[in-house]
Amino acid sequence: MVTIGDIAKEANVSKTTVSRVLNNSSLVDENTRQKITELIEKYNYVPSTIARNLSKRESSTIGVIIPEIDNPFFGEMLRGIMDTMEQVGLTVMCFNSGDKKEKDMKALAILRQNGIKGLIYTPAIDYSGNEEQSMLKKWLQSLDSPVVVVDRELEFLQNADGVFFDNELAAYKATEALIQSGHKKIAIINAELDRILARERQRGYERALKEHNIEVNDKYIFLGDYTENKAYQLSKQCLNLEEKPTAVLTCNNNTTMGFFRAKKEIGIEDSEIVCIGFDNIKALEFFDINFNYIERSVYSMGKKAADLLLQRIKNPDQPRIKYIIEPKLVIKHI
Amino acid sequence: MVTIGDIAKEANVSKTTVSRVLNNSSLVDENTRQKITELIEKYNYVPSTIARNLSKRESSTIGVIIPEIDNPFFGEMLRGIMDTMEQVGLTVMCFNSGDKKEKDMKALAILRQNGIKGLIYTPAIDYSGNEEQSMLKKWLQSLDSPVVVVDRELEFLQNADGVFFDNELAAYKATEALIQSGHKKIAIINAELDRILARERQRGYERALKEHNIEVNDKYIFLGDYTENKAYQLSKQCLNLEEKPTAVLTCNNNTTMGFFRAKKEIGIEDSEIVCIGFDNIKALEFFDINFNYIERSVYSMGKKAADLLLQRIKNPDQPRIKYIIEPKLVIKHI
DNA sequence: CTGAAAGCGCTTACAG
DNA sequence: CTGAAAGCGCTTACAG
Repeated sequence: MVTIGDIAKEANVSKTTVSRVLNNSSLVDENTRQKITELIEKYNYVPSTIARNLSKRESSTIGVIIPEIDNPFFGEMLRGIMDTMEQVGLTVMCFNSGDKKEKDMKALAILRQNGIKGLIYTPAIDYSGNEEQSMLKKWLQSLDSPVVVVDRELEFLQNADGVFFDNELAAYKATEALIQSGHKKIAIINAELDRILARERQRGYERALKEHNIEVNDKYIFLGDYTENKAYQLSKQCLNLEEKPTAVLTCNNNTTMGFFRAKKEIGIEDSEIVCIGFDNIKALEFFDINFNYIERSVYSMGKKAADLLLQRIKNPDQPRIKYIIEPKLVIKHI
Repeated sequence: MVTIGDIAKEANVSKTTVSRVLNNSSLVDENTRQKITELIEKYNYVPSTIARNLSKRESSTIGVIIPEIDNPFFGEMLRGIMDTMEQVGLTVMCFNSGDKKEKDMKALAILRQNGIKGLIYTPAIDYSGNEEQSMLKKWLQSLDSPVVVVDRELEFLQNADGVFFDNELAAYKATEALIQSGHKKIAIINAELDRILARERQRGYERALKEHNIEVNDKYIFLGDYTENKAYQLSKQCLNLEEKPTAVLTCNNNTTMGFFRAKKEIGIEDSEIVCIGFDNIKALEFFDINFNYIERSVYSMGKKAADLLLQRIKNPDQPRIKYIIEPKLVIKHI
């Protein structure tokens, strides 16, 4: 491996001078610059980012922790992040937590040791306990670099920038649309309400019902954990009710899948029940399937998160920014 | 930020000694170890991986370049990679090429500057030109670390380890299954044959036809580029043929989507035409849709690729390993 | 058991 | 315009 020293020696100059041409300093003689450039070409030399960063006390990598790398939702988000990071020459160190908080912590530890410039973070789901919360907080602080939280808000972390979705409004709009087209028995398959996400969605659902004088009926409320399996079980319960709902709100894409799985298994006709889901499931577009959804550009969420992080890095003292994405309803069969 | 020097000073020992306890060296007095450990705790000190790596002339990160981060296919692969890398304490620097070879090159350049320990690489699709090929080869070599190629073989790169899929066999089996259930007019929606992937799949398809004495009919062969859009256009042509095929082989998941889009748009009944696709599309499982697929565990492909890379790093001189994943047919409606 | 010194591959005042 | 020297935060012979 050829280093700056090798080039310097061969060119009969100091490392300082080579460093200058590497960094496009103007104060180097045109002839020596020429000579050095040629040698760099000749040996196909590139400076070590590691060494440079260490010397400059800088970092050129940002960390990303997401819960499900193989969920296209997060894939798109990641694409948004990568696209903007690439533009500014930053490199992405990526971790998949699998929704396990232990993995979150582990990733945080490694990221810290790598001295990242900043973090984009979608937390694992289970930070309900006080102890875990303060632990996470401690880890995040010890990172000593800015973090922007995406999609899943942490109520005990009110000092970080964030990009979130207007879950309350989304659930409200969806429920309202169902009501307006005549539905009264509307179920919701959500997650346990210790998560902000779930709470907000629940709130929107209930508010819409109340405002239209429809009783909020516990038997139509199903709280799982946003996994397909749990949603499948709950959906079976839901679809086996004496008095079946005529519509259902599925609160994330895994939940939607679980719902459809149950529906197929029980053998319920597609026309019998209307579904509105959080987030589109692309493959379903190409079929006449009774599926409506709440749309949001996850790609933009990723981009926005990256932008926020860059802003924060540039200007550490700016007031906290919380960016809220607006929902859009896509209604096809209702 | 607290460094090894700070700890050393506070403990009245040398950096060497601190380094020793950091690295669990046995030759340090129990008392001083105790003292140092306490200080490390107290200051919540962690050593800088960057500095350590520079000093040891090592690297703890591997690079990954994939073409479509938001395609669940690659998401799963990435999960496989990350899972095993995490176990061995390696960190993943990830790039999304968007199937653009310029981005491949750019990523390669950055990876090189970061002195990665190894690379797992699924090339962008368009390395057909000689010039591009030798350029890529040069870049890969200048990386000066092992690379394992995944899913898309590069014929001009026969010295790298790889994890591939038995595309020929998969297409053969699928076509054969169709023939055996009575189909004779079988279309294929593939990609241009300058790609190995496409060529292999084409070969399997044609071989099955020939072995069963069915004419290979050009009008049933459609070569696109594995994007949904192109596949959609080709599918329209296909489905508008005078003499429609009764079955079709769609050669990747995007292609399958394009096919179904066209089918819906033209208004062809689900029962009119049988489809076998490369790779499952999960959401379709939950509906009675006329879809069969060729299954492979992409997660395992990722894991396998990671394993190969680790092996190669440990033992640079072992003979080249090429691992071939076997296809499995999942037939539901045929 | 411990430490001084040199080194990893860079950059950056500082002096000339 | 150029370079010697010190430094970034670590590790590693080497000597004691």
